[in-house]
Amino acid sequence: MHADVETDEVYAQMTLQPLNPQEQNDAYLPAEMGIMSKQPTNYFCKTLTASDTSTHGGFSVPRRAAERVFPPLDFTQQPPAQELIARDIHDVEWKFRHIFRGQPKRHLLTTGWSVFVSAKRLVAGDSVLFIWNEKNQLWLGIRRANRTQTVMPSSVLSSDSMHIGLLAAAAHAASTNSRFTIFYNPRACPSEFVIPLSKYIKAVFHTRISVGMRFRMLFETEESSVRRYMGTITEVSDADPVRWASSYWRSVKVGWDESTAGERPPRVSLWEIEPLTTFPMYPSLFPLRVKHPWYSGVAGLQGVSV
Amino acid sequence: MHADVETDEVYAQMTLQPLNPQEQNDAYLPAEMGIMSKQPTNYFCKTLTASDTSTHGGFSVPRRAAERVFPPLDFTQQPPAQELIARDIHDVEWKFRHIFRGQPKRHLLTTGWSVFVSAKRLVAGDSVLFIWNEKNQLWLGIRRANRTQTVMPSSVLSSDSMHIGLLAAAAHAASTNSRFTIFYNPRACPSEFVIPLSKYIKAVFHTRISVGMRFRMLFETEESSVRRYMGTITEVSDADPVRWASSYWRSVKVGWDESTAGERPPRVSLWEIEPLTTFPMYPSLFPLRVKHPWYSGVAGLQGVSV
DNA sequence: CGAGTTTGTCGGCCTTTCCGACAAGCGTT
DNA sequence: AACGCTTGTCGGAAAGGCCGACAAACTCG
Repeated sequence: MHADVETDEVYAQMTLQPLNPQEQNDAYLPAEMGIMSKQPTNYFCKTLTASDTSTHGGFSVPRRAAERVFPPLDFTQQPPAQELIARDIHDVEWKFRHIFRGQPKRHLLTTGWSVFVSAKRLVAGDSVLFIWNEKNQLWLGIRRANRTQTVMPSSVLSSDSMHIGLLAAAAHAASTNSRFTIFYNPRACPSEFVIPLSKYIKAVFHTRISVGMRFRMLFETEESSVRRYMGTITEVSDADPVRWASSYWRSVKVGWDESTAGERPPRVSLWEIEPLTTFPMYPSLFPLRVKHPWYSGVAGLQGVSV
Repeated sequence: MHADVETDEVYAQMTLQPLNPQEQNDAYLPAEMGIMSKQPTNYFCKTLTASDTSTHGGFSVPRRAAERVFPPLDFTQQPPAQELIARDIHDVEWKFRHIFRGQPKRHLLTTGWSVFVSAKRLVAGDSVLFIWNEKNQLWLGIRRANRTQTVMPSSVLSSDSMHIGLLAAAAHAASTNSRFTIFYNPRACPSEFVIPLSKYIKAVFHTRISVGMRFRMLFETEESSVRRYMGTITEVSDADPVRWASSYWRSVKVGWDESTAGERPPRVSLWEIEPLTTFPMYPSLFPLRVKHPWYSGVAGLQGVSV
């Protein structure tokens, strides 16, 4: 993957290939499709343990991986340590203290690690990928584990896992066994392609949109918190009248209130916005009972790919 | 002050007015030149206490200031809290948890505050300024207290305090009784306009500059450390031959050595550079005795405005 | 299957940070 | 002077985070 991806080329090259359980347990990704005796020197991947993601400690770096991939430590220091700088897919810089200590000796990332874990909201089972790009910069990607289907409440999903899916793919290493097959171009549309069915239904049938309507929308900030931005709908049209003639999908163009709007997309998805209507959203015209037949009818599905 | 200051307009509008001791003790700056019954709603300033700067706790926000300036809290929450985002003069974003709690209730900035304090190296006695600009963004400035004259070694003065001096001035609020009267436009020239007289004299009379000469210059980095960059003088001319015909001020254009030069100005001040000359700077042609008549003659002045 | 290596988890300990208690300081009556 | 309101500082408690100890898990012969 070339760092200045601006076109759709990567989109066309993407291939997502499920791994079998044994492959999935292998922490090291094959450098080429199978044929490779030595481990590659330019990246490693590790699935995070409970200790790695706990606030109690740092990140335990697999020894061979650290020695292959990280810059060599100065062993005249006691203990040997250095600062690692890595950048994520958003070109945000992360700094880690890399130290070699303990009895027996082991490589650890300490200071800076917990900030990264909490910012990315990583949990045990997720993976991190350290990889050198052709510009000799250390990149840092994440891949979230298949979340157990316990609860995925109406929280904001992260698009990061998809971003890194792309990165790993370009490194000939992308793989996922998640239940949703995705097809994703983060530059073209940062919105999630996979949403809970209930959210979709609520948006399509309970949100009456029109030009001029005011709304709010949640955004993840870099710091993992969530912010609301307000805006006005400026245009509503069919996304693709030819191929999706009967689709409920509408192309919704909006204007953002604040001057920092450049960071936010000119189009949004219907299910992402929260209308700020002063009238009570047609309570009688659209009684709640319309909701339940739908839910029971498609109860087997828990998500819908749009 | 308009945030998109690119011209010299602000330079012309600036008026710095010393405050008497009583006014200085007043934490709130007058909004207009004296005539103003209500406090302005768009900014406040506070001198930091020992508790504010200790690692033990957060920042205690003066109640009236918080209620005037900060976005209103949602008092249905218990306790009421929100995230505040402010940007400093470098457009760096700082996030704070703003909470209203305790018995008696008070406004506090907790999470994020200590990071800010340590990043800016604030100590008790320094001031912070929260101010809304016309783009509806919250800005955050600092003004360092006059350090007790213990030691101000040959270190680089902080430009932050001057930046914020300008900001406050443009908000009709700048005031200082510091020993240097300043006259400052940070965009046109990020160099300090106020320098110790001795530094000025040394630069003008003891530094012989010429095109092609190599030099070093100190810069503050974001991380509070100081770095030396090297460069070459590419052009020397009178700053303004018409209005300052007899001035010793020279416009010195330079080229920087490293590829990160874009971050550094194309012009420098004579007194900021450190020539790398191999010959001993005309020691006999400009004997030191010329220095003392100057000093005694202007002994009442402790600084010089250029 | 046994010895050596690697690494996940833990207790100990110190620092950071959040919290309300308390009282000093200040303005108003 | 007394009162009420504001806010600076403190002790306590919880959380964060660095450390080596220990042992489970893994590797290799």
